[in-house]
Amino acid sequence: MTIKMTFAHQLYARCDNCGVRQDGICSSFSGELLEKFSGMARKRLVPQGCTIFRDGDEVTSFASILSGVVKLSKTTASGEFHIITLMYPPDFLGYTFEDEHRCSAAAATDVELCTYPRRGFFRLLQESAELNRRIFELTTRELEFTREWMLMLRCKASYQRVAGLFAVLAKRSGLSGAGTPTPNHAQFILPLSRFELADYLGLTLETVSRNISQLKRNGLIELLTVREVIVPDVGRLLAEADMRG
Amino acid sequence: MTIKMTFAHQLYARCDNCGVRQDGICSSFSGELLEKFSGMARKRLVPQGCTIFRDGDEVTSFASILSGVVKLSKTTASGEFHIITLMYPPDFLGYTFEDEHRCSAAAATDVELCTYPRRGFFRLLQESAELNRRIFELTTRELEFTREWMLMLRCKASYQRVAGLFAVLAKRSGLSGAGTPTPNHAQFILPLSRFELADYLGLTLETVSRNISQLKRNGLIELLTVREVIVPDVGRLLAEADMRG
DNA sequence: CGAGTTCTTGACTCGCCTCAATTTGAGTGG
DNA sequence: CCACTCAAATTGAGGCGAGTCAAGAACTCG
Repeated sequence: MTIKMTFAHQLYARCDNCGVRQDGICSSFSGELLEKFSGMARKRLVPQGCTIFRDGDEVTSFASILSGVVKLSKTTASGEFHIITLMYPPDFLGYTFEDEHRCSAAAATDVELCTYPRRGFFRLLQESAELNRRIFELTTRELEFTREWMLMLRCKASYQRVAGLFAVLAKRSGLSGAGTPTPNHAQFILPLSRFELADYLGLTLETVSRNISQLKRNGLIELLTVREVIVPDVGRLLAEADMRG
Repeated sequence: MTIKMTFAHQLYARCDNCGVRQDGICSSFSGELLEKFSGMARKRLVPQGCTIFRDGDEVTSFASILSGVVKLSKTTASGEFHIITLMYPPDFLGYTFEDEHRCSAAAATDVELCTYPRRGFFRLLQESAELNRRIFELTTRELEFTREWMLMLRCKASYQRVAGLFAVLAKRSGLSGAGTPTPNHAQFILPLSRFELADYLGLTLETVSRNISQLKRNGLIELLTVREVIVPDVGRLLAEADMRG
């Protein structure tokens, strides 16, 4: 795997028509606080495949994801690279109490970030209890999600894992809104290759491929291309994976 | 599995000679804050096997673990009970933004808790940025740990998983101090049955048992009884599991 | 000491991994 | 536009490790 260097456009952030303004960490801000916040925030575009930060890098900034998908990964003791989790808007990127990042982040699709310099962010953190609460809440949610995923890896067979992952991806990539065939219809681009899917699921590339074919045969998914997926009924897919919504 | 009801002694907490005073959430407290804190804290003894709280219970209090081991568990969509994690002193128990607990907690050994009523704790949380920080830090650490565990479940074969778990348990249960055969020597009581070990590792009871026997044959562990373990060299055990310290 | 539970060990089966051969698709140059 | 190349994905054949089923041993408790 070739590692492309980060290429970033930097723009001033405009909070008023920001996509994550509803439920990002800044959702509760207003007045002076929002002013300060947007003053230090910078928009950054990261093309697909580019690294955002690496395990061990000094922490210089944090970021909210505005659009796109970010993959977090880590190198194990035995030297293998593994995906830890996928992050979607309005997730918060890179928070740590350490001076160095504890995992790597890369753009799985083209990504828009809203970045905040470390010092300024910490200063605001001291001023705003609400910001504290929000970021803590996101962390708690991430912990919940990781635990669920861990349970799934422990129990489920390969077919159910693949079905479960596709269902989760469908939901997070956004169910198609109104005016679609059925309310449970979804269509999305896979942010990961077969190899990465396999890694994330604790399976091999071949097993993943076989199970995708099986899902196709069972009419639970359709592939437009190898990366473009249609899920006619996300609920049915979840049921196939023995998962709750 | 029979569920025993909670049986609790309640005592006033004495912070001055508390075992987790060094690194618990209260570690930075002093003066008035410590006063307030210890005023609302109550010590509670929970015998082995007793439930501390259950998934779905209303959150009425939080707690620090003073001694013993607590197991957190969760019921999946398919109705199976699974262990999420083990918690040791000075871990913090039950924190959530919801009104209901999101998992169950039970005493894996006899447990001493330092409990705080929900309201009072939240009030203090608003007064003390440091308390906020500490509890957040513990949550972050828990997330890190869960991610590591997830990676391990994805990659390792059964033998390595068992070795890894024993190494972790040895470390957390405390390496024997000075005056022991070797600095890496550890001895501890397994807080889980074979069935629970298997669940936690995503294996079957039989596979766990076989691998424990194998570890014995390889001289990496000794069993005094089925639950009492001696690890002559924790480092060697970690190496066997391909894990870093 | 016996009854029940927990743990260990063995024999067999099955699902996932491994290795290998195609097939598909994207990018490039003639 | 098509032929070519290379990477990614699919499909197949076979082996092995962990699960399943079952019997026996060890520990717990009355």
